[in-house]
Parts: sequence; C-alpha cells; structure tokens
Amino acid sequence: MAATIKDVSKDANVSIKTVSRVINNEANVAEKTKKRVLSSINKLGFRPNKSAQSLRSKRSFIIALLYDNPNKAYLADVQSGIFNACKLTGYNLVIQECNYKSSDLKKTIFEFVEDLKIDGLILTPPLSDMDDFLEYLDKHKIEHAIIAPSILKAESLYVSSNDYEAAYTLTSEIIKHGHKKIGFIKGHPKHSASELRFNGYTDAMQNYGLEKNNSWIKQGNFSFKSGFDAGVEIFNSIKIPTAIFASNDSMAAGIMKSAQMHGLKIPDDISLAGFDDSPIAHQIWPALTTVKQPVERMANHAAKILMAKFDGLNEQSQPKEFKSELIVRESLKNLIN
Amino acid sequence: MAATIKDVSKDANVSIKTVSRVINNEANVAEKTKKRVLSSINKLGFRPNKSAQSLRSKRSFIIALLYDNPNKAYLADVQSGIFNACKLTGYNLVIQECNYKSSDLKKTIFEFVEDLKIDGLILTPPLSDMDDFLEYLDKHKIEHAIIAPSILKAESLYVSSNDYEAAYTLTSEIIKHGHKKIGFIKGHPKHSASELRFNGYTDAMQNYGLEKNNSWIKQGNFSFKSGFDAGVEIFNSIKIPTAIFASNDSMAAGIMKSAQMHGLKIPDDISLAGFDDSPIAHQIWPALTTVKQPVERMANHAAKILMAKFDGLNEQSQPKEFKSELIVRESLKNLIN
DNA sequence: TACCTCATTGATATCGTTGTCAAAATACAT
DNA sequence: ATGTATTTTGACAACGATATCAATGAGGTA
Repeated sequence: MAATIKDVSKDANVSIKTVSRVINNEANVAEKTKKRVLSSINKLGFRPNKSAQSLRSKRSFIIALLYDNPNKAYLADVQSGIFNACKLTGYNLVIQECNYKSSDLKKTIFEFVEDLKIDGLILTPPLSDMDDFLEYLDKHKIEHAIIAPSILKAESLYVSSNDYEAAYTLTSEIIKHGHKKIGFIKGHPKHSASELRFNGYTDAMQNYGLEKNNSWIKQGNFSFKSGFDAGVEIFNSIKIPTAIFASNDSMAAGIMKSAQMHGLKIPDDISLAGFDDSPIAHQIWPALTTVKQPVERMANHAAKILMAKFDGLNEQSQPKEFKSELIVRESLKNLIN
Repeated sequence: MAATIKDVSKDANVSIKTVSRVINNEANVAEKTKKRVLSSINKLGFRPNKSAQSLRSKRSFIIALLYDNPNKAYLADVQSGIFNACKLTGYNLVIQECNYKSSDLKKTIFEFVEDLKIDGLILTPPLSDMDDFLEYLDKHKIEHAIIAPSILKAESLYVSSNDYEAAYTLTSEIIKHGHKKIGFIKGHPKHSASELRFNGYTDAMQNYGLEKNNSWIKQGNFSFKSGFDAGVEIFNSIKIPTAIFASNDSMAAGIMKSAQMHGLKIPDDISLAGFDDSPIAHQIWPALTTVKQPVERMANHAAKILMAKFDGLNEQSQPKEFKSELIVRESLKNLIN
C-alpha cells in the first residue's frame, strides 16, 4: 500500500498538517522540522494523492490543450512543447478536441473544466480568435493562455509570432533574388495569420516599388488543393509571374504540382515559397523556401506562463513574441546576373 | 455553487447512498425512486465531483495515450481516434510522451498511473513491442490496450493491421502492372511493421516467380533522408529496377527526390510506391501509390475495448485486425502493352 | 397471523488531503 | 522576570463521493 500523509506524520513525529505544509512549500516551517519531514517522505516514498488534493483544494495540476482540427504537424509540435513544460512542473496534460463552430462549445468546455478541476487551458487557432469564447472564459475565471491570437490584449496571457514581419522578410528576399513579378496565394480567411502574411507581402512589394498584379493574387484556404487550383488559374493566364509566395507550404506544394503538370520547371521557370516549414517543405523536390515558426517553443512558453500564473509568479508572464526564421531552399531562383 | 450529491438527496428525499446508486447504475433501485432521483439530478444540474469519486473509488475515468516520437500525422490520427471513443463514454484523455530507451520509463509510467489513478493506457509503437515493459504493466495490473504489436497475444487487448497482407497486395499490384524488376527499401529495424512489410514483398515476388535483386534492396529507417540515400545508391548502380517499393511514404518521397535529381522521370523511368498514405503521398507530384491503414479507426477501437473492459463488458474485447486499403496513384506506371 | 426471504434504503465510516483556528513555543522588548 | 509579538505546530472539520452493513419494507409461505 502506498504511504499516505498520515504515515509520514507518524514517521516524522509531526502532525499531518505540518507534513502538508512541507509538501506545499508553505512558509513558517522550522528548517529542522522540514528536514525531518522530507527525509520521512523520501524514506517512505510518499507521493501525495492527487485526487485528495484536488478534492480539497479545488485544483488538479492538470492543464488542457484545446484545438480544433489543425494541421497535424502543427498539433504535434504544440503538444510536444506543452508537454515538456508540464513535465518540468509536474503538471499533467489532457487534450480536448473541439469544434469551434459547435453551439455548445462553451458548455462542453465549462463542464470539462469543472469536472476535472482543470487548472487552465491552452488555446490554439482558430479558438485563439473567438472573442465571445474568450470573454466567456474570462467571465467564468477560467485561466487560459492563447497561442497566436490576432488581437494582442495586454491583460491576457498569450504568445505570438511575427507573421507580418516574416512575410515581409520573405517577400523582400524574393525581391532581392531579382524577382519583380511575384504572385501571392492567400490563406484561410478565418485564420488571423492569413491577413498578416498578406499584409507583409503587400507592404514589401510597395516599399520596393513593385506593383501587385491582381491576377497573380488568389484566395486559397491553406489546403493543398486550393494551392493547386490557384496554380492552374495562374499558369493558364497569358502572363505568369516569376515567383509565387503561398501563405503556407501545403498550398505551395499544390502550386508546384500544377506547375510541373504544366511543364514548368522549378525554380527555372517559376520560383516558389511557402510558409511554416512543415515536413512537406523539404520532402518535395525542389525543396521549398519557407519560414519556420518556433511552434514548439511558443507552445512551451505558453504553458510556462500559464503555470507560472497559478503559482502567483507574475514575472515571466509578459506576453512574448517569437521570431520566425527564414529558410531559403532550392525552390527560389536567383535571377540576378 | 455546483450541486452535490447531498443536494440531490435532499431534493429527491432519499439518502446520498441511493443517489450514488443511481449515478452508478447499480441494481436494486426501485424504478420509481430512480426516476425521482434522475429528475432531481436533472433539475439541479448535478454532475458528480470526479475528484471525490476518484479518491473514494480509486478510478479516475481518465485513460492515457503513451507514445514515443512517432510520425506526427500518425500521432494526430491515433489521438483523434482515441479522443472520439472517450467522448462517447465520458472518459478523458491525458497524453504522455515517453522515451522508450529511458531507464526509468517503468517508474515514470507507474507513478503517472498511480498519481492520476489512470484507468488504463493505450500504447503505440514502438512501445507496443517492448516486452519487459508490457510484462511490467501486467505484473502491476495496469490495464492497457496495444496498437499494432508484432506479437499478438490472445490474452491481451490489441488492435492490429494487416501489414504483411497489404505489402503482399501492393507488390502484386506492381507486378500486375508489368514490373519484374522491383526494388525494396526496408523500414526501421526496431519497428515490427518493417519486417512484416518486407515479408509481404518477398513472398509476393516469390509467388509470382520473380527474382529479388539484392542490390535493389536497401535498409532504411523510415526517414526521408534514408530513402533519399537508398535512391542515390540504387540509381548509381549499373542496372536499375523499373519500380521501387518503399516501406513508407517519407522514404518513397526521398527516392523520388533522388530520382528527379538523377534526371529520371516518374513514373516513366521509374515507378514508386510507398506505405501509410501520409499527407505527403498526395502532396507530391506525381502522387504516390500507397497503402492506407485505418489508423484512426484502429485507435478508436483500441480505446473502446479498453474502456469496455473496465465496465466488465467482455464481448467487444476480441482483438481485431483492420484491413488496409490499396491506393493506386500516378507514381505507378502500367508497363503492359 | 407469524415467519422468512429478498429487494430496497439509509446511517455512518471512510478515502487522503487542505483549511481554520487556536495552542504552544520562541524571540524580543522592557 | 514579565509581557507581547511572532513563529511554529497541531486538533479537528471539511471536501464530495463510495463502501459497509444494518434496518426497513414487500411479498410469499406455513
């Protein structure tokens, strides 16, 4: 039978309350007593019963990851980042798939949190941008950290990446490779990143004095097929650009397929760039020039600031913006000299 | 404040024990009483406190998914399948990344299970084949269901797919397309599926009276790079096969890259086939002929039989083998007429 | 009617912690 | 030495369920 707090209290010759104090690192325990208790804990291999702790103290040392049908690689990265943060602090991670369109999302999550006494939630896009859901969480005092929200509210916990800046940088890089005719494929309209990336592209074009050609700008939805379709349209037009920047790698891969079917060689006839550095980016040939977001690190940080808040540590809880990394690969041709 | 069992008992004018009986669907509660209690539960919006239940009854209605660094898409599928099974039964899912090489894997998992009163585990490869770990779980009476173990033990809960058969079928399909010179790239030696797939290939070749050429058979490890390297070796040899069957899609993509760099056209100069139908299979061009395993359904079933066991339902708990589906795409050329 | 059986119900202990609050011990000031 | 403030400690209640076991009630039998 596993040791309980009672066993420890007997062994250390103190009251159970004192043991509890030691476990919870409370102030005002004499150093000597603390040592004695700790040695008993060690000796007996005591680990507090979480159910009892949870019952009494209304917290569970569990946090939950909420997601709605994201890209699989993205989910795995996020999850891994959070998990590693949890491991350090002894928290556990439960996952909850949601449907952001569902009418009883709020109720489902509320009961989920209540039932498990979940200490806090981590939200991923598109949940990160559902204002009324976020308000609901605030109202019910459900702690949460938000990954990549589009609106950065000072009073909330979040981590974000510099989508705009990265798109600007990537566009500039394409331009510096001598390209002037650059197309763009937009992402899913409901995703906040879509707009940011498009704006980065637009502003870079403008700042370099290049004109956007609307027949080279297509609406996609982050799927391979939407990229493919956009590619077909573009390559069937009279004039085609020398480079296309797709808002994510899947769409870039779709364009690549349409280009190749059209007999166009990459990067000789057309250069391509994507976004995300998903596995596919380097598993196709030619490999994609893209932007890598530190997804795992972002998620890790989100979990850390969330848990820090539980413990009243406020120092770390400044929202943090993470920098993306430009990855230039074969799909981008240098047109200069 | 949320309603407790006490509130319900007062409202329904019965003892708390009777309410408990109703919640737990115990026998010997008069129909009339049961109805009254249920209506009170409904009226008050009562949901049992899981911490209290867990403390008293030593079960948590939580199951855990254990995995060690799998393919990201695979993980997402497995997780989704399990989650959906949990949703039906009201269980929750916590995840645990492990390191199968770690020396304190057993201790970590044991404490994890003990602390959270985890009701059961679901194991994915390569944990599915770690015999001493499985023994340990049995010894400590930790319930578990195994996804895709290589050794199918009648007394354990598992789900498996027909890797051998699928590889046999795919190889046959390649042969039926008129190919006689067929190479093979093996998967990671530690993964049980690797051997099964290779055997399927070998037996098909033999049954069709075709000879294997060892210089077209390479050892890979399921990674893109290992496929690429194998491709480089094969294409640098004097004679090359007309088709290569790689044990998974990533490696097939790697071969595709090496082929294209070598100036070979797919499928005109060389046909390719993969395994898994991972996202990349249809996001490259030409799209890969491959085999799709119903990973999500398998995981779903694993969770179901595990939870059924908790409830003493033994009927569903027959181990089940799932059938894979052959997907013929552009990367396979028909050489006949 | 009296007695027995079996289904139904409830009073109370219990799980293993933390919270409350007061008592005991210690430190400090006079 | 005495009184006071502060630190340290412990007794016991409480969290909200399930478990035990005895009490009650209904139905059948002699």
